Amino acid sequence: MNYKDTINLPSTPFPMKGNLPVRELEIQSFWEEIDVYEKCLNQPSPKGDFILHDGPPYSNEEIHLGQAMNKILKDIICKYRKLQGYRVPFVPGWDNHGLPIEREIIQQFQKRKEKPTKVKIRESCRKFAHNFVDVQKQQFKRLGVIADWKNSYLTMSKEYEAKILEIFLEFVKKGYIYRGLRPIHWCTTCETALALAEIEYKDKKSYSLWMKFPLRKDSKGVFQNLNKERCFALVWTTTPWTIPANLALTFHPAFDYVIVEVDQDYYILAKELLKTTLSELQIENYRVIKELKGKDTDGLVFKHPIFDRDSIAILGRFVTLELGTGVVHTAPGHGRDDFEIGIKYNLPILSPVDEKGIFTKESLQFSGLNLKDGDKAVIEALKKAKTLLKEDRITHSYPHCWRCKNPVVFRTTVQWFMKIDHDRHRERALKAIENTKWFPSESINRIKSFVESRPDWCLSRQKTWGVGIPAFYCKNCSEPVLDPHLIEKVIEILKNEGSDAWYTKDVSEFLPDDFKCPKCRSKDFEKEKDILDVWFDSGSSHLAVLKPNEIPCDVYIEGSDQHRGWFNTSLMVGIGATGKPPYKSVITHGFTLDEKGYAMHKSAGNAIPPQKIVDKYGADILRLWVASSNYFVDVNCSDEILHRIKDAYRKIRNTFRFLLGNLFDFDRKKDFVPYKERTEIDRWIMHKFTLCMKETEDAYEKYEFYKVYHSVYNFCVITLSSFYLDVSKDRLYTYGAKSKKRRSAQSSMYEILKNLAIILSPILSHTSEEVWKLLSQQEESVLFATFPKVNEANLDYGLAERWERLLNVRDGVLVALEKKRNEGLIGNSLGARVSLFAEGEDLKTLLNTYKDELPSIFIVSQVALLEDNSSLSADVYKHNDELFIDVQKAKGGKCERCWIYSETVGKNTQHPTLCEKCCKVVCKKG
RNA sequence: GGGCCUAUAGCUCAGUUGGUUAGAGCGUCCGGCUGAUAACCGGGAGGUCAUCCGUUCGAAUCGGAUUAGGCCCA
Repeated sequence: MNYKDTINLPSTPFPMKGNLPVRELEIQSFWEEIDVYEKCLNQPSPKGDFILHDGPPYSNEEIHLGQAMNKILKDIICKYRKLQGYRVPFVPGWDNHGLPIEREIIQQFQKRKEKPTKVKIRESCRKFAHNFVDVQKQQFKRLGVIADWKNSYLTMSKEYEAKILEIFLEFVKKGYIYRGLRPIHWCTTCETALALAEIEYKDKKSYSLWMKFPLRKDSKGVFQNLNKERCFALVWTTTPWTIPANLALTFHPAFDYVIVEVDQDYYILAKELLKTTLSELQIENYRVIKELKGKDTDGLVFKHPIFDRDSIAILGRFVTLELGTGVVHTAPGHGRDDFEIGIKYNLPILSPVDEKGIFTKESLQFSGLNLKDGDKAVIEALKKAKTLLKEDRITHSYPHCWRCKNPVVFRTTVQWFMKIDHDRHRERALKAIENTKWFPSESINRIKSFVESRPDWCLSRQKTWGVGIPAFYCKNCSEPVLDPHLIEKVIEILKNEGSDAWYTKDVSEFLPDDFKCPKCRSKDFEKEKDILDVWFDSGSSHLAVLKPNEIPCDVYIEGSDQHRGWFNTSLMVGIGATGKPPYKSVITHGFTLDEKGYAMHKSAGNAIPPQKIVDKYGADILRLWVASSNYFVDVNCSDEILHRIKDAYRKIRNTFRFLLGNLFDFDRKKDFVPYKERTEIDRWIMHKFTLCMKETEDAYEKYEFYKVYHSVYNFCVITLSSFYLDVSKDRLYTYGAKSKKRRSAQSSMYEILKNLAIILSPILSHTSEEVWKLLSQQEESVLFATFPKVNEANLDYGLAERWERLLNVRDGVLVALEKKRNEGLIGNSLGARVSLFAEGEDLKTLLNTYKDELPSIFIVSQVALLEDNSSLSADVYKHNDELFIDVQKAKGGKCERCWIYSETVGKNTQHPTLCEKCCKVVCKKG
């Protein structure tokens, strides 16, 4: 008789190899078929709604690993909340307008030597954006992200664009919007403003001028009693054309300065730059008269080196000791630092250069010159005024226009602003920040410090791909008109035709027939050319996408760069437009780094495209990687890490497979053994699993998915695979198929498998679904299941404590067995007989209590408990100073069926190769 | 240069209010099994807790500095 046929070996169609790249597609089309997203929404939701508002990625390239991680995290959160009984609408979106796409499109036109109109550019941008929305959508879907893909939002859609303007209108009505000055990079060749991203740094040959600014006033006696006529500040610059706009000289308050005497002239400059400066000026004979701190220069007034005008001494921390004299020529109209400090000191913002780079009337004698001629004229004027000490040339890194490659200049321009301190706006925003839950909690520092000190929001951009600012200018007197009634009309038109209408329609179509300039009564107008900052687009998303009752929503989750970005702009827009914050809690995740801890960049060549991971290993591997990482800080990804994750996945998958295999003949309706009737070990495993469930729920609640991963993974590896399942094999395989002890094990295994599948479904969605199908559950998808409730009745701490001690004994037995295995005494542990002698009474009692279970717990054939130590062998293994473990060969013959050695083998004449236990099983069957 | 953050075995993570010899799993090495089999089980080796200084009877843990890395500014 072939006894192998009489044992209950595991059997399952769930394959060991996942073949995820193929299988996942099948599961995803199943989800699509049943419209799993829609069905989820229609299920009972006892806990109400949970709203995660999706931060829109930019639609200009394939998704990168960080975006994949971001979307997977969102998906995990949504799926978890769904399992908990929430209704979870999740509307993904895309950010479409903006510079990168516009720049890409303009480059394409340039290559074809075409000069497109604005309308044409916008058309191409729109097409480009649409294309990448489609590409990214497919890529996100391939990750297994379940969302409202059919109704995703686009910031370039008509509805969204109209909403942006409605919010802008609200700001206008409430008095947030004003016209103000702002220094920007400007290309005089292209006659356009340049964003930071449009600037390329390269070497440029510039002038290098040393000048002296004569002293005019010295109220605090810095120069003491020196001859005032011969006192000067020593100043260096590389941009002569900015001299006409000079209004101040900046000293660093903390630096040391000196006054030196040279040929009876007295110069003030930074101490540290004294030697290099004087050697540059070829001055050998000098004498240091005095040392002072930069802050002591306050109150000095110098004379402009050309004009009869003051140039006052001010203090600024942007002064460096790298080049120059430590006394910085300051023209508030021609530099970012200069501007900021100019505002601080209430200086006029003088910017006497027009868009073509021609000096204006404000530059007095230089009026009408271009910058190149202006440079020369300024130098001549300096020479004439005898304030030029040296003229030279240097080559240095200088910003150039990305398009025409010419050097750019700094100009001060008039822009549209949102006033941050209007109507206690900043204060209210800060209060909202305090009331928001931040994960991790330290992340509040970043947004708080930013909002506390942020300047007014410059809302206008001199660009094309975006939402036009609905303002008008009087052609006669240049008066800007920002009228709520006019804006309303613009919105009306744009709602139907989209924001392109602003560009295609004539200005008259937006204005009432009799509209006159409020200032000069002229009837001639032109449209504003500037667009809104695209951060205003995305900052409006919660108002454009969510229903009013969904605001503030439950959670935002984005990368840590968004403190300054989307978290900030959304808050500014939300508080400004509605007074309500956009979110109740905000989670931030780190960036993806390579194996060395460096940031992943396409250009650095160390980026791992998520598509590659998905194609090679499957989305569940990528998802498991996301779940395994502590994403509150930066996360590493590399081939090795992915390999480890793949190994971990295999282990989990095989655990699932083994559980499924052993449930092949288990009908939960007929065969289920209630908890209280199960054997001890089957109750013990429920205790352990219940603890695991508690841990995972707690971790999910705190969005600490890596703790879910570790908890489940360790449960599978340590508790299940290497102990419980290993030990249970004999019972599962060799006991009567319908025996209560076997059904008892199966009942625990069934509960564990089912709930593990649910617990892991937010992470290993595809694999869980695959398991779910084989478990033939009522719900057609695991995503419709309910997160398992922790059943306190399944916790038995007394039992757990006893088994903890038994496991400890087991550890000792395993070491003792290994020693004997290495000596060649045994191979398989079933070949062993273990004799135990415990010194402590407690341990002795415990072992006696579990006498019958010990062989199966150790997976050996026999266990003897000794009353004294007289029969112990010389090389007995001592464990924990209280237990002697002796290993001998098992007695009796090996049962052909269960492989356990027993002295009962051979006693039965019908089945001479079987042990007593197996005889019973086989006879009952036969 | 400024703000915020990170640093524990090759990898992912533990390490409670400072308290013995810093833990787990994976990987690696060695071995077993061949009834989870491109699986499964066991055992061993692996760490100056980034570095330095300090507080303390005692520091991975508290404080300071430095280094490396990240994000955001300048």
